[in-house]
Amino acid sequence: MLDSQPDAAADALIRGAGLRVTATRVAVLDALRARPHATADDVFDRIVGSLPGTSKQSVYNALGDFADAGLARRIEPAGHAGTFELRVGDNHHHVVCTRCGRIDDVDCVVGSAPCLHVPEGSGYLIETAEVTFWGVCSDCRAESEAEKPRGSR
Amino acid sequence: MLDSQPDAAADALIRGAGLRVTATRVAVLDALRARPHATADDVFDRIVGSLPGTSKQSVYNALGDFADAGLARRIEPAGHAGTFELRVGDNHHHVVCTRCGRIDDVDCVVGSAPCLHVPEGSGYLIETAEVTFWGVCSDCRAESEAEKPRGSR
DNA sequence: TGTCATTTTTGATTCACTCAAAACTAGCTA
DNA sequence: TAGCTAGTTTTGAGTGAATCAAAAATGACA
Repeated sequence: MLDSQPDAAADALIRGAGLRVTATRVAVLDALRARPHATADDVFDRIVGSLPGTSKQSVYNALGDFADAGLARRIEPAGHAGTFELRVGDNHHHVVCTRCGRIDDVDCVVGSAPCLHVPEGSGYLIETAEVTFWGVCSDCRAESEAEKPRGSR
Repeated sequence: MLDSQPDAAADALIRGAGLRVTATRVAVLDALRARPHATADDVFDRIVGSLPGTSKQSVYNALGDFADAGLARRIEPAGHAGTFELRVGDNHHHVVCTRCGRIDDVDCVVGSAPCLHVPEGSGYLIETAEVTFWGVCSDCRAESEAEKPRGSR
């Protein structure tokens, strides 16, 4: 945990993406590893402690650069801030909790490309398909159970 | 087309949803019929002409009320402003043009609930599934063809 | 070690939207 | 048909998320 051990893995990842290795970027990458679905704010909050003086703008920059470089993916569930994840390159989708906003991954159920073929004649040349599930996570379910413990409904 | 003909259909729809019938709401409903995927701004722009003095806030109110009443649905493709449509109650999805932002409906391909079952053990109680396709619409394709007419690949 | 393009910082600005109080009005009731 | 009142609209301020741009700092190469 000494800062003389500069996290070779992060280093290689960033450099491999064609980006310069900077303290901000390494920290942002770490934050994304610690929290696989994080907003710019989440990342910033996690970083300021260890890297005082970092600006939110830098976090936006780093996240944007990662996304451009294909190192991270940006998703944006309706009503939520843009959220970043490091898991890229595979076809997976997301579940969003309608109560607490928590996001989790959902592996693609039906092979690599599920029922996601657009009917012919749409005129569109489809590039990607995105599936978002909305529901209530187990924590929030447990919580609402606890609130009405009467055998009610 | 006389304004003494107050659009009985819109009237009934709004009233039927338990909302008071007002000029703003009728106009907003009309705008949504004319443009099946419209943002608050789109609606406002279309309305101000015939209903000067209308505020954008009123449009937000009307659209929000429609959505709450189940008269309209709000969708929000990543990077786009909230968009409203009157087509509700059926399971359909959307294609968004990555060039011009145009949105079109996509009928649900595989019956009423496609491959949209989340793997067991996710812990989530799923309420809805949302599919968004991203691609290039025919207009934008035609346009980019026109730009590089050389048989250039 | 110096150089220079890439990054970060700082600060202003935008956009989509929400909040809240005051003014207005649809539609029920007497 | 006038009056009442809850539901709407208006006005204006305020928010969060994100972008833009210019100046200062720094990584990585020669």
